[in-house]
Amino acid sequence: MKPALPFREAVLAFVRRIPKGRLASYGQIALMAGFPRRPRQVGMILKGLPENTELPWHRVVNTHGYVPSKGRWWGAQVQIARLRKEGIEVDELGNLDLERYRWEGVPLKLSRKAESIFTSGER
DNA sequence: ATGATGACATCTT
DNA sequence: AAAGATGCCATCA
Repeated sequence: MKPALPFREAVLAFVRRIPKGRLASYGQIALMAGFPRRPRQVGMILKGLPENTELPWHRVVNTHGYVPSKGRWWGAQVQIARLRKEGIEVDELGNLDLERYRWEGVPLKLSRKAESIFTSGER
């Protein structure tokens, strides 16, 4: 069996912190977890979550403001339903108003230039 | 080890 | 604004 990596733990911890009725992007989560270049891995972690998880994974969308793959993904409909349950308006394609519901207090996204600052540890 | 894949993001047309 | 191409990197075959 593989040991639980800190990356995974950090991601899960942040996802759990997303306030109800708010949204965060994959890139945002990866960034806050300390890995600005790994939004896709965030998705992989969420994919591996158990069905009965307490984590609000449905509050994680992409920066374009819609549910991943516009509903082509097998669980997109589930995610959309759960978002609506929290009072977030979402259409059948998974489109939503990210600016309206985004998680307050954290940057929405990061430019490449700003990323280099993060990775190099300089300022 | 190499190549393909993916619940993404950013850049260029 | 919308669509295609490129970049990233862990997981899988």
